[in-house]
Amino acid sequence: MATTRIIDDDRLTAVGLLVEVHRGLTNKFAARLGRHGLSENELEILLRLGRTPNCQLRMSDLAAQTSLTTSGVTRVVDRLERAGLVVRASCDTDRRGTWAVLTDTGLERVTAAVADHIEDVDRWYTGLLTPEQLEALTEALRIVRDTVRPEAVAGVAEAARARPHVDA
Amino acid sequence: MATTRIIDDDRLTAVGLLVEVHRGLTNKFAARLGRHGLSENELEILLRLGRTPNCQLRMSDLAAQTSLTTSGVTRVVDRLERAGLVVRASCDTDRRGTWAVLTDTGLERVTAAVADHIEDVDRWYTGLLTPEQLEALTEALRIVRDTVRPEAVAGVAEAARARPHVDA
DNA sequence: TAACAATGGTTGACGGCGCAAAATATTGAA
DNA sequence: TTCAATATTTTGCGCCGTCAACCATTGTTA
Repeated sequence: MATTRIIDDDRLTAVGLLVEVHRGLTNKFAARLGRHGLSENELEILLRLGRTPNCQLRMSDLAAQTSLTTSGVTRVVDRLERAGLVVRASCDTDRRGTWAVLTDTGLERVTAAVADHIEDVDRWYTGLLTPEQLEALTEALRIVRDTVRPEAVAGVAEAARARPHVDA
Repeated sequence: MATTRIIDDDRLTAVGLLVEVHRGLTNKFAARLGRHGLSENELEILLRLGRTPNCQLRMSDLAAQTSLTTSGVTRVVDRLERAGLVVRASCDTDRRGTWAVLTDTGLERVTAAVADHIEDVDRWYTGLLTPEQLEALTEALRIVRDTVRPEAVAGVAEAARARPHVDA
C-alpha cells in the first residue's frame, strides 16, 4: 500500500496548478508586450488609468489596486513618464498627493498594445475553454480574489471628480 | 449609450482576475514561508525534489519544471545548498550534468514548511470553494496548463533509475 | 580522428521590485 | 501658534532572477 505523504497533498498541487498557469501565461504574453515596449506591470498601470473616468489615479491608489508597493509604483510611473505615456500632476486638495495622468499617446499606446494582447489572451486562455468552463473559472477566481484582496477597488470615485493640474 | 472600449474587454478582465488572485495568494503565503526561511521558488524546488523517487533531479529538469531559467535554478540551488537543504552530485553518465539532491534536513524542512503552508492554502484558496467549484477550477486550470506549459513533466523517469554520486 | 555543432551548467552585468528611512505635507491637540 | 502624530511619495540599499557570454562535455559528420 502507498503511504500518503504530506507533500503530495491535493491542495498543494491545486495552488501549484494556479502558479504554473500564471507563469506560463506571463511568458507567452511577454514577447508581444515587449514588442509594444511594455511590461506586464506597465500595461496594468496604463489599463487602470485608462479605465478611470479622468484617466488619472493617485499613486497610492495605483499601489492598492496593483499590489505593487508604493515604491514600486513610483518606479513604474517613472519609466512610463520618461516614455511620455503618463504625466504626474499635483493634487490641489492635498499637496502631498500626486496624480498619475494618462497622456494621449499613452492612451493610444495602451489601446494598440491591448488590441494585440487580447489575441494572445484568447489563444492561450479564454479561447481554450467552453463558455461554461470559463464562467465557472471566473466565478471561482472572483470568490478567492474578494477575500484575498478586498482593497482592490480604491480611488476611482475621487478621481472622477478631481481636476488634474499638470505642472510644468 | 455607452461605447464599448477595447480596454474593457471581458477577456482582459478574466486574465486580470487570475493575476490578482496569484499575487494575492503569493502575498498571503510569503509571511509564513518566510518564517520557515523559504521563498516560493525555494519551496517549489524542494517540493519537486521531494516528490521524485530518489529525491534528485537534474538542474535542467528543475528549470523545465519550474519555468525558471537554468541560471535561475543555479542561484536557487546555490542558496539551498548553502543552507544545507540540497547537495549537488555529479552525474556519472554525463559529466556535464549535475544532480540536485535533497538532503535529509532538506526533507525535514520542506515537510515542516508544507505542514504549515497547507493551512494557509486551505484558508485562502481551496477552503473558500465548494468541492464542485474547486473541481471545476482545477479542471479548467489543467486545460490551460497543458497547452501553455506542455514540457512541465521532465526528467522524473531517469531520476528514478539513476544513482546519485555526491562529491566531497 | 579531427572538426564542429549541440547540450548542460555557471558567471558577470543589469534591471525590477520590496523594505525601511527620509523628505514633504497635513491634521489635531495643547 | 506650535508641536507631535499621521499620511503621501520618493530614495538608498539589497535581493532575486534574467540575459548573454563562457567553459566543459557530448555527439556527429567527414
